[in-house]
Amino acid sequence: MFVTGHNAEDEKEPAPSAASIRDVAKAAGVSYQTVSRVINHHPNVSQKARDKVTAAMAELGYRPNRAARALANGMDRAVTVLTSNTNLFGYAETLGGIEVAARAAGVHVAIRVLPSDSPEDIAAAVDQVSDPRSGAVIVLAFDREGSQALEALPATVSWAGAAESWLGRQSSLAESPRLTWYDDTAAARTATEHLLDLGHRTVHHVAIPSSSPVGDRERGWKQALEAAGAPVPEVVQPHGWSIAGAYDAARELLLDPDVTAVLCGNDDQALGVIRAANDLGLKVPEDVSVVGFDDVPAAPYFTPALTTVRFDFAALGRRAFELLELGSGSTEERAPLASPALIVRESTGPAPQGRTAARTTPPPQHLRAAGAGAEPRHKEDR
Amino acid sequence: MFVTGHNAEDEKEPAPSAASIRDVAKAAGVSYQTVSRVINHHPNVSQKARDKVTAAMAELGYRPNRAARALANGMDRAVTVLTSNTNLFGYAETLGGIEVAARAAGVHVAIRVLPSDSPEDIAAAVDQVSDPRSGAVIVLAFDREGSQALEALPATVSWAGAAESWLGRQSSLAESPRLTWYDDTAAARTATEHLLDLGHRTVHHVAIPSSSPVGDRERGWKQALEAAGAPVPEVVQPHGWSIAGAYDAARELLLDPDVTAVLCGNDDQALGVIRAANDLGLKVPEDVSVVGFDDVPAAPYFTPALTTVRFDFAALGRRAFELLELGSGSTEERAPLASPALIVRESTGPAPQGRTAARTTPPPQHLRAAGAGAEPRHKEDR
DNA sequence: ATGAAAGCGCTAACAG
DNA sequence: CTGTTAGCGCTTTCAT
Repeated sequence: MFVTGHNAEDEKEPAPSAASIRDVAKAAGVSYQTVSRVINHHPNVSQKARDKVTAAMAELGYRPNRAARALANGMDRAVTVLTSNTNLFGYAETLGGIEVAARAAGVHVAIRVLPSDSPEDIAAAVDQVSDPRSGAVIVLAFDREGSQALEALPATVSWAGAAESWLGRQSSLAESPRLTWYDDTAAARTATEHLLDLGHRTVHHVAIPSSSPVGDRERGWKQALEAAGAPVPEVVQPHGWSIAGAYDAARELLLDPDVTAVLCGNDDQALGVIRAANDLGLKVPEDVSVVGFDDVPAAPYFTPALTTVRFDFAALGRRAFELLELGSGSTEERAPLASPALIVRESTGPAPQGRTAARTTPPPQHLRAAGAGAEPRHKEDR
Repeated sequence: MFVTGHNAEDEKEPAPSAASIRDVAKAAGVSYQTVSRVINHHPNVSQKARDKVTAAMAELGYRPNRAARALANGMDRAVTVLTSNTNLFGYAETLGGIEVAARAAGVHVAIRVLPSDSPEDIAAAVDQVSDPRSGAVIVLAFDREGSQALEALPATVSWAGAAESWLGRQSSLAESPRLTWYDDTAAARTATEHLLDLGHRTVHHVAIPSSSPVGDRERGWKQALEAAGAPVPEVVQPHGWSIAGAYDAARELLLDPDVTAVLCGNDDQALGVIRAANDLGLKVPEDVSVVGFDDVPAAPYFTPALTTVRFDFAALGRRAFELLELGSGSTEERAPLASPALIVRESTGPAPQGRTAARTTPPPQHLRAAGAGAEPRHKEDR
């Protein structure tokens, strides 16, 4: 189990300097082009030659030089993921899915983050990945950064994207089957209907950032409300993804006794809303029902356990990779993505007869002063 | 805001096929070596030539070919991050820190995940990144997968690592200043002392996976207990990182009325323990105090808000990158890493006089059947 | 200060 | 089936 000391024997030689295709050829007693053929699985190589080459490669510890290969091919077998974020659940999970698929296909994966949606930052990132010779790119277009990068990508690079559904439906993009997405609108509709079915007069909505002025989840929520003839309250739009934003907004929102059901843009926000309810002396779900999106691993362990919509982001990532068609040529059958599923747990319940009035006590100490523990480390706003 | 349609004009030309150094040279009226010199910031170029070249590059949209460069240099300016995980907070955050530092230094970042700690998987991953020509590697050695990969890395590759502290203190590795870590042992000691100071007779420990048989956090916990003359209970070691594991283990553990304080290996586990306490009719912190590690963004919004130890993983990632010394040559001053800090919130309190007895009601429906919502999507065990 | 020439390791036409 | 001959785009001597 303990580290032994980094193969000190390796350091004796004057520098073995990596065996090349010619070294292998010499050792195998063939020309180096034959070695190349073996490496590239060309059909026209005798079994005997192939065996000799394989043996020589193993003996010399031959390792193809990616750079030389990319240079000669005019193309590297690599994909770089363009994303504004590496931490948020959906992003990290999608990245993980891409990596799994790429690894299986023998494709290298790189990552480039979009630090902001400023034109300069977008341009710099797009410029960096715009060289078709250095591989394909997958952009995570769940937000403004991503969709703007997508927009700015030159037509010369091979790309694919995981996006919000509105983007996928854009005519200009819909023509090329390079975008995957989940139907956020339908998912939000389902979640809203669940709340309405529970007898809530209407549902309020706390939104996450979106790549468009009106997010898909917001759209679905509104559709469900209108279909049911329920009033459509104003959307609560905290700045950014931070839980603090949702918490603060909810402390305002929940003062209104008419608010008995809140659909949140994601599970993090839902947590903030639940906590805000607690701090105002409101019980979830007795006084107010809360729904999230994503189904993060922690959701079943919240108090109360969160009712939420599950998305399989890893599958989304895998699909995005498939769209690149970097596979071994064969157009494999693509299993359809499973639809998002509403997972009903404890945070939603029947509409209260008369909702408890909110206690307007101040937030707990640890959430009060900025920097006193309210996630000062994290970039919260954009 | 809406996508306009992928620069259709770009597609008119028969294929501009990327300007090369020679095209630039021709346009600028110089030899192509001069262009190379400009690109590489060589001193011996007249200002006039430099200007012409710069202009030509801009006009032609010149973009250096990374592969050609890597081939000629025998080395790519890239770093690949070797990690078992992309989702867990500490990992994702460290990755983010590395990306930031690498981007600032103009270094590409790739990622390779270690799907398991099986010898084959470790070997395959190490083999993939072992070519010094394709850049440096940073391994996230917070667990067995990572530390084993570190161990298997050939001495020929340029590497650095973010690790647990025991690894950093290994003599064989300590000689080379390529490892960063936080003092997990001291942090755990502090957290345990906090609990002891609150009057708890002893502290129980639920552990996360570690890269060594005895994790650093476990070690620190034990040290604090022994220093205080408190009994050292058996460590609870659920399999893997899953919250479910911690939850299940805690439902067992908390049956014992002597358990009044639990130090958890990370915040996720702490959430599971809190939920288990709830489900057993125990109040946190009145009946049992709970401490986590990491300070995830959600921690302040748990109910109760979590007392935990904050680590700046992004800084750890940045530091790991610095250790590669890929910077512009100058050995910049390295700011010391801030020490982990205990953040006291609501989940810890004075030891109870007599602890409530646990109600042995069954777990809530949504946590009962596997696949019924208890994070069936995620690889929980290893 | 600048140009000419060689070669990094590999693939891809070509010949045989 | 296998070997020969050219480059891919760039950096690095070496001249000038």
